[in-house]
Amino acid sequence: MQSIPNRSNRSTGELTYETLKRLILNLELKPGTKLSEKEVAEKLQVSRTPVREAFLKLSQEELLEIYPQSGTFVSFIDLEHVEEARFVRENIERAIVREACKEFSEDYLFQLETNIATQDLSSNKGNYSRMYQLDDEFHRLLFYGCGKVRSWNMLQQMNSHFNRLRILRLSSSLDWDIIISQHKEIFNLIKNKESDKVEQVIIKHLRLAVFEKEILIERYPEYFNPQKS
Amino acid sequence: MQSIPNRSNRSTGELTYETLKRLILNLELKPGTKLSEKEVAEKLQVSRTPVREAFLKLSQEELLEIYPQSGTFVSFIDLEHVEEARFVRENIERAIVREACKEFSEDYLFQLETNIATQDLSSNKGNYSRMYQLDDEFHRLLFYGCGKVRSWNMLQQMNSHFNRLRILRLSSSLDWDIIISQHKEIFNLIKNKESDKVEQVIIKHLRLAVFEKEILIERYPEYFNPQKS
DNA sequence: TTAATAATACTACTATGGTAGTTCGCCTTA
DNA sequence: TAAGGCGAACTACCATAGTAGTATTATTAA
Repeated sequence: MQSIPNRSNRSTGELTYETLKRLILNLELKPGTKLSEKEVAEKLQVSRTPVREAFLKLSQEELLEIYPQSGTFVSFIDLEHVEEARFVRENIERAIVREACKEFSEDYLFQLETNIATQDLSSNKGNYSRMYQLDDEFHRLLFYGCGKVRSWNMLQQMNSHFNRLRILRLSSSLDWDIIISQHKEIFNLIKNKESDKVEQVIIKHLRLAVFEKEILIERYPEYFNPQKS
Repeated sequence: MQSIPNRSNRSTGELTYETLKRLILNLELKPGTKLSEKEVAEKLQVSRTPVREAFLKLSQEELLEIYPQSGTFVSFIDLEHVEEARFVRENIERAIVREACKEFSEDYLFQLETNIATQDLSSNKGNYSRMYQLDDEFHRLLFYGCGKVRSWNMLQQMNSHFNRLRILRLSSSLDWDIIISQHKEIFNLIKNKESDKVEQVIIKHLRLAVFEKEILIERYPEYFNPQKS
């Protein structure tokens, strides 16, 4: 963990929050790891107050579990949590793409097109980390184009466990081509305002992500919540 | 504002959060009101740290707006915010009732029935504040019965602005009978597993709430965000 | 050797002092 | 009279000391 020099306009509290969140989502801080305010504060060269703020925020997102007067731990990936997030996301995003068929500005349509083009390039280069970002970006643009900024942010909070699963998939060789072709399909259907079809495609698209779930559990059992299968 | 004696198992921070949230949602702290850590801490007889924690949490829910080094204010009711919350809620809850038609335990079905019976009683007595609670409870049971606890909690966060609108409606004389009869309809449709019908009814039900919006804006303009209509 | 108990180290939680940034009002000056 | 600059008061933000609760280890007795 590196110390974080505060040269930006952000507050120290926000910076420590972002730093920790990044470490957890990237699985650099593994599920089950014990953290303490004091220790983190020393490593990051800040006081305990902003660390505590970050801890609280992360525990609200269920990325940390705080046991008062006892300890704070990085939460395990909870598959029920993941499934519920997928459920919510599917039902919001199918409505989003329907809205997009009704009204979607030229500007955002252009941004989508640019995004897809960049995906093609990154995929060819095998830059998977970049693909991860671009995939996120694609879906974010769908929400923003419909003026649903808050909905996207809310989903991001629910998706924190799911995103750790996605990172695990990165290490496997994954067929990005299918994903990209679906993105192209979604783009074209929105452009042609075919609501019913695009709804079907987005559902298929979102369900793709949880396919390889079982493989990942077998390969990395220590990351998962030891309860049901 | 009353001081809060901490006899419960909750932490002081959580208590001040709950206290402030209640005051804001009940509109006892009116939109635009300036709050300061120091002042609130003195009134509630706690230190500034838990107050600060509460402020941060409330600002994440957009019930407070914090301007660093300047001041903290109770946010105005934002109608775009309300509309987006309704959008999300409609699309989640229609899926919830569909799930409920597939599987819903006898226990929760009984709780729903009890809830409705209590609604009848409270309505006859004209106890509107209780009706507000029972209405919330009814919908919460739908989510819990489907094992979607997190989804409900997430919606509660988004609904904070919408809930203030609902409180305003309470002061008007409102036709609870329609609401209760719809609740009964939803209950019966779930019992008989009629997915398509129940989906239609829940959508109608949720749209009811924003009907009288314009009337409320005219009557209480000082509570609303002064932008578009 | 084992079980119960006391001591100790460690934790998050709360309180409070200090700091840097913002706002607003008063005074000066044109 | 009006506008600009200075200063005091106030703010949220950060650092740190103290507190109460938990877990672990050491000690003692059976």
